[in-house]
Amino acid sequence: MDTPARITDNLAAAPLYREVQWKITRALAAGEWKPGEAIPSESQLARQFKVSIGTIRRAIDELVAGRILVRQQGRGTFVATHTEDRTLFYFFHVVGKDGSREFPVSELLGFRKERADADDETQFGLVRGSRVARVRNLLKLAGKPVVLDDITVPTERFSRLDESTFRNREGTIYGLYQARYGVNVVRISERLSAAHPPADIAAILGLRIDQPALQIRRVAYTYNDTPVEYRRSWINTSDHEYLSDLWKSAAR
Amino acid sequence: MDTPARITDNLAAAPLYREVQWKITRALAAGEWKPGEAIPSESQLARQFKVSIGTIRRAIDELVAGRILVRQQGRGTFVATHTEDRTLFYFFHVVGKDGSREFPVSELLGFRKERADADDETQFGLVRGSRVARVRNLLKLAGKPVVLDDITVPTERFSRLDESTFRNREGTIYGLYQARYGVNVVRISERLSAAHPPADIAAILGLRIDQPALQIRRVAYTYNDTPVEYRRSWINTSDHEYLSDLWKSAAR
DNA sequence: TTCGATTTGTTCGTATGTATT
DNA sequence: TAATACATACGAACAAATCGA
Repeated sequence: MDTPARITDNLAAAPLYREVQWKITRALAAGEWKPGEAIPSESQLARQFKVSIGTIRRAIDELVAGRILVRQQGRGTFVATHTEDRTLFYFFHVVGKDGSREFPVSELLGFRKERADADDETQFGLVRGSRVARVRNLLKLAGKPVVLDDITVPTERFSRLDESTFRNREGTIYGLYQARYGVNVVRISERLSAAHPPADIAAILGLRIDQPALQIRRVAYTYNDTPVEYRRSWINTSDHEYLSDLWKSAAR
Repeated sequence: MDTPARITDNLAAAPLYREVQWKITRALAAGEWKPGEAIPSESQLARQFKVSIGTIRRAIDELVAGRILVRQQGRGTFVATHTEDRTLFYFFHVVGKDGSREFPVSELLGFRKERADADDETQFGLVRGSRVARVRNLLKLAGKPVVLDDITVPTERFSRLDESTFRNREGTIYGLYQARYGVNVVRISERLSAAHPPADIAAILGLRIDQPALQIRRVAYTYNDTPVEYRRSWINTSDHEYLSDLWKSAAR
């Protein structure tokens, strides 16, 4: 086992539709088709890749399920964007205790560039000393502060990222990444715990020092499971909750 | 618009594969095919429903994606069970802060039957005064108490549910529901918040009274989104976290 | 408004490959 | 080995939505 022949076997063993899927994903990662744009039609892709249209559809199916692409009958297939309302709540899980879903209002509280420290290394696996940008962002719901995000992004992917870009953006942060830097967040992984936040954060969220908050460590990924953003959030759960719904879709 | 004809249209407009999917789900809910058993082969179903085998596969696809059915090449398609290790972590989201996944050890702390109270009504929509069973269950990881579950189930679905059945079960609670009462949990919805647990619970979890815990309200559903269990959990997040991963599957 | 071209959605059928028993 | 079952791939035909002439 573990002979070169075997490795070749494994690669060759992948079904055709997965090869096609891989090619499409690679084109997306390369920015060949940009968010909001239509990718070539199924029949065009079929000709281009020299496979049947059914194989193309099979390849696209999973990308649609993963919310990377969006199909529209009669129009085409489009690269998903973060500007649509319905995709927003795929990454934003805070709801009112009465079940209400509300659009958060964002407020930039801080921005600076520095070097990755030991904490970044242990928590997120960043290389110590590499350049990062730190963003502190507050989300308000119904006028009240509910979520405080401390965001860390490696600057190599986000060239010339600065405070005014962040402050003057329209739409969500992931929408900014997407429109301005071509970085498309397609998946997140979050780890939640209960803790007492630092005093400054408690003050921002309007929490007494004896009140706990929900702490979240998030890693956001783009295509091919490449991490692009690290985030530590504190949520005031006096009037709100974190919704983990597995899962809304499909008929069951 | 909005004529009766239009309504009929909408019902008739459902594609064939969705009708088939609905029939399969109905058969599952009726207990026609039981967890662990194989459902009829695709060719048999195709003959039975008088549709092509491709339509059958399309119908089953979504049920497999929803973890209601499991396909095995060369063997058949089976009704998912809660006895398999890999399905366990689909409903159990507590992991070590070092990322370790561990099998919890269960300990029954309390069992009683009573009437649904006002809290059940507001939190879960149960009819006040209906019969319910209350179960208090502790989960230990690495020998230490980490999760305390207060479980409420309406007894109508679980006839002759008693303490010894619960205590002497093998495997998970959902495995018990499935094997003994024919109730197959296929989906859960959870709402998380940070709070100070009641003193008795803090004591069980080994928390000082000034230490917060993660509170979870869970509703578990069987086929057709029918709720079957209500649960309030407290998690000691000193050494563990709640993992929300959207999501592992698919190539991306 | 109508019509036709384009694109995705549904359904069918066939052939072949691969895993299991 | 043979039979069975799911997996992959191809193609055809028609339906439904969209868009512009």
